Amino acid sequence: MSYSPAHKERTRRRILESARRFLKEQGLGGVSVDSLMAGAGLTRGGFYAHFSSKDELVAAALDDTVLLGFLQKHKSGGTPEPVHWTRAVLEEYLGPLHRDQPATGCPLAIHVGEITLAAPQARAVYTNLVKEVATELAGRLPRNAQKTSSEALAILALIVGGMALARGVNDTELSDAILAACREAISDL
Amino acid sequence: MSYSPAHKERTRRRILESARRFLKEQGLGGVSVDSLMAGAGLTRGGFYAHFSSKDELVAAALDDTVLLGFLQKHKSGGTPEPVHWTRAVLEEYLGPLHRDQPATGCPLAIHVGEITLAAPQARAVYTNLVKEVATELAGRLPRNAQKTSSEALAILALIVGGMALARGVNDTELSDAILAACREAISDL
DNA sequence: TGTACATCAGTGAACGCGCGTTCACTGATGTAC
DNA sequence: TGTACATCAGTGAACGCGCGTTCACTGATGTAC
Repeated sequence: MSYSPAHKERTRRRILESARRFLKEQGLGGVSVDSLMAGAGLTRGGFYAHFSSKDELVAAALDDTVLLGFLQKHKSGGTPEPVHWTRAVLEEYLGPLHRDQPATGCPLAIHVGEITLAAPQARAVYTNLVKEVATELAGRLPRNAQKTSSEALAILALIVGGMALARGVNDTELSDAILAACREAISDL
Repeated sequence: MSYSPAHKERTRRRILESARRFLKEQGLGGVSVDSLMAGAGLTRGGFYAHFSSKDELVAAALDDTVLLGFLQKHKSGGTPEPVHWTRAVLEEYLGPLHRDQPATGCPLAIHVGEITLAAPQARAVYTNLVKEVATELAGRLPRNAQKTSSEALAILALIVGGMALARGVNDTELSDAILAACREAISDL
């Protein structure tokens, strides 16, 4: 034997963490294997002991949702969370803190737009994330028959679009106004 | 004299048209000077007689909004358009036809996300588009003091986010559901 | 417990390729006579 | 009206560079004895 399987697994995770960070900071097309391996404290050649291609890594790195984690964070508490708590999560999501920390932010918002042109594997992962988040969100809205799942999708579009717009715009005042407008729209649920 | 100034202007426009198309189809980072010049019926070297760099071209090509054109299309008619007409425009914007024709679609939706990482010139153009569209939209909503401009921003976030999500997702049914959900949210204004 | 060995995660030079940009050129054009 | 000329939009080969991937290697590791 050379190294333990656990050692390899740990390295793989380090590469993935580095990739998630860099991909969010510099976009799906803007990160080189070189830089992301350096970010994990390794050199380029070693990459292919863990992933068969960059496309595979990108798909693997995408599989991580901040929003989903957020929503489920307190789920194990036992009692179902009240609707206003869900609202609070959404408003935190639409906050300037999240906007200014893309490296640890929600990939749904960061990679929207880019994902359309990404490799099929990456799109498939992204699509699943959308479904999971929409389902989780729908389960936390006030129940009005099947309207709930449609509302969840609209809310997702609003928060993802609002965050992406707020990040894209080159004007802090406008960016703040966009986030505030979306928070207000959410509170009128 | 060599060619007439009008000839040069026409060529410049041809390059811009080709660029807009390719940029929308393949993203801000996915288009080569080579391919976009070929799309305009020219070869790479000629590019620099019209633009000083690719960044400059991208910024120039971004300056074009389908939504703004839509909203203003009937403005010269004289009578102010009723609110329900604006709603109809927004619902057409959120339609599958628009989704499936990105090459001629609204750059606000297509380039959201990508624009965060683009060159400063491009971000500035994009920011101005957002401001223009938001203002135009606010002027067409029912007037409730200053809430109107906030509402316009939220609507913009919703339709841009909805279109981007609908395009990003790898599942036609889900994509249709997202668009329908956003249209419904709009009709509840 | 100590040593010799086989494994394979990780190294770093090298590859072929496409990119943005440069540059010496060419040839269609409008002007001067 | 016809011809010689100067201009410069457009050509296409060439450049330097960074990329994803390959590959011969090395050296830290766990195992067998």
